[in-house]
Amino acid sequence: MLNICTWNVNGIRACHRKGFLDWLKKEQPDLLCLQETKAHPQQLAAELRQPPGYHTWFASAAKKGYAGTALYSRRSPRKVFPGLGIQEFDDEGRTVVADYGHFVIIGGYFPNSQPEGRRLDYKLAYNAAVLERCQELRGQGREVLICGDFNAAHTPIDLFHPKANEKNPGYLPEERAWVTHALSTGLHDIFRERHPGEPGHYTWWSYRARSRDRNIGWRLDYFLVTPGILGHVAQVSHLSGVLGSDHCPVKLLLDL
DNA sequence: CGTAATACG
Repeated sequence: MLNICTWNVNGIRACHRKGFLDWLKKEQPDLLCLQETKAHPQQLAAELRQPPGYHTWFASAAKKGYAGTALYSRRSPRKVFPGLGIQEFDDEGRTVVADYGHFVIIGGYFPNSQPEGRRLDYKLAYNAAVLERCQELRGQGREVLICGDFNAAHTPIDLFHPKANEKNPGYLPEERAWVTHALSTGLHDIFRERHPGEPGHYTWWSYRARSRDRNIGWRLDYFLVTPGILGHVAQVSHLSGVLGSDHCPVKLLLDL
């Protein structure tokens, strides 16, 4: 069984202080895709930069304290690509791609579209680039997992206040439509497929107004998988993570 | 409200 987790840690150093390594030791994911590490590897304590039993790779933003993704892996991938090979996205450390032979995993920190849709074009270009890489790989006969913080809730049941957020970043029609488009290429939103029609399953809660206590949240973190992976999905779940973080980890168990 | 450097989510 393969345990694959994705988690927006909102600052890996802050997450470290809240018990990241205890979580890692308890959960023992085989593969862990992290988003919003907000640090360069040189800024991390050795125990965090490379915990016992793990290989680690970092894709960092040029801007200090901003964005950043990482892959923590107990297994040795065939190859790791710290980026998409597209400068405007790799400069923000948004992607880690790793080839594990029977599948390729793409861990992405999809851009926030910003108020007034200021960065919507950038976001849609990133989304398209991820999907294009996925299609390339599928064209080569590969199975693909796309995971990470999509910064988008797909449908009304994926956030507590759909009506009030129709003009807000993360729930714009264009952002929602892209998820629909991704699914139309044959990718499967495996968490939703296992909880059809069920509201209240969120992965992010605002720090404001004790939103998490009241479960006023959004489902922003996903696993999309190609059809050949579907039959191997044993379980998909939202974990609790560490106390005091705004995103929870999403866990996928694959019988591979 | 929180992270990590004064912007971003």
